[in-house]
Amino acid sequence: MGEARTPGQRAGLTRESVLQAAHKLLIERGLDGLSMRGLATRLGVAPNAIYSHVANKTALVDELLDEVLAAVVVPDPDTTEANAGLVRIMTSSYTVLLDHPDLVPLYLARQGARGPHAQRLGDVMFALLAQAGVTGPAAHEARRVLIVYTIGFAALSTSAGPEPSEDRPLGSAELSGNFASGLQWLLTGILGA
Amino acid sequence: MGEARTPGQRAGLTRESVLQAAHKLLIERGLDGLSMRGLATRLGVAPNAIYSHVANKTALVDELLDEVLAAVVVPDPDTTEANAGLVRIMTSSYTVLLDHPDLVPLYLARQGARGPHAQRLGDVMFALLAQAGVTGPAAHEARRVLIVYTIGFAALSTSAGPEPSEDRPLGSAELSGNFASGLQWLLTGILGA
DNA sequence: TTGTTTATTGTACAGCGTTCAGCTAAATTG
DNA sequence: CAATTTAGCTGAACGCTGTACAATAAACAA
Repeated sequence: MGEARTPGQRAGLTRESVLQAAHKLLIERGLDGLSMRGLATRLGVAPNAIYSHVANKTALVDELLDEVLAAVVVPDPDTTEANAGLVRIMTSSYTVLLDHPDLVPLYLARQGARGPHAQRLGDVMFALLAQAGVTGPAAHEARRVLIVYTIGFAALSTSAGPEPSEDRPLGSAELSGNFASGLQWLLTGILGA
Repeated sequence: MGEARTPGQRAGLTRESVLQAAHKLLIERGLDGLSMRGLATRLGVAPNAIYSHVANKTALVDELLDEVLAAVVVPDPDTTEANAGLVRIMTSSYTVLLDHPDLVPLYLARQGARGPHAQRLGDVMFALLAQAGVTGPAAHEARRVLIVYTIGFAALSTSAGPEPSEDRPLGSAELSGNFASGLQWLLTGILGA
């Protein structure tokens, strides 16, 4: 650990290494544990060094949010039937979101990430809807509803629910079932019975 | 303004006056503008004086969240038909949430507030569902879905949507329509066609 | 009146995100 | 290859945050 750097010497950071370290830190310490200073320490670097690779903390988190969405499994809209495809994509999104509980409130606060991966998901959803004959404003409406529902449900699932003692802690299997039910109701309404 | 207080002298704060000032500050300055120090300044008091009336900032915000829900109009479950009643209560909730955009992400992060007003809403929803024959686990499931959908949609509505340039900024009337559509789909699924 | 509880202040701590100036290694240019 | 520019990094600092601790004075109880 005797690697004391003096001004001018480089640490070899990349945008990628910064994002990756931030991702790990987020998983280990949660959102509250993700500070620029903590990240800098983790990287063995002065706090402000990060600003050479990322504009600010907000931008960093934004990219993190989009990066997580890379794990969502996206069906091919040409070979998949609309209802089934949408169930798959939303369920996969839901699962991925559950893997990152601390991020979920952020998705909602920023309303769903804006990066390339989010774009990809949106495009596929759009294609699936079009395949089922849902286009134009109705498609936008439907997509919005599905996204909100999915993120929202993930938010509700990522901690003790609002009922403190009313019934048992409510296992994750049960929540997944709830999610699937509501999702199917929505899809039935969107695609027509 | 020459009212300099020395240690021991009282400012006459109450829990209510603190909460009320916090509420006003929140409306005027948004969530970022609501700091313990700013609130103290507003109250003409040292920052730590607030801690005599509220445990900490988290507790303060929690009570604020619940207080806002007091404005939700709740129909009488005995004289209101289930579908109509649920539409009314969810729409009113949605409207109230839209009046407090900065709070909405917090509702999601904390998953819907836990205070007495939230309890009241939950009870009425439960009664309406029961009236339509939805009871037991199905009722919990339905209520959860409706709450998530409503808060989630409010989150989506309280700022520029995820589509940057794709179409026009999407007016609030349009969003309300979207909300109503999705809500009706959910209710149809919940209550049966 | 005396004693106890409680609201308030002053002070302080540890942490945060971020900016600025300086240094120097690396990249670019001639 | 040498000169010059660019860019990654450090050190220091600013202003902000929530909150704990000890001292003080007002309110209340006996």
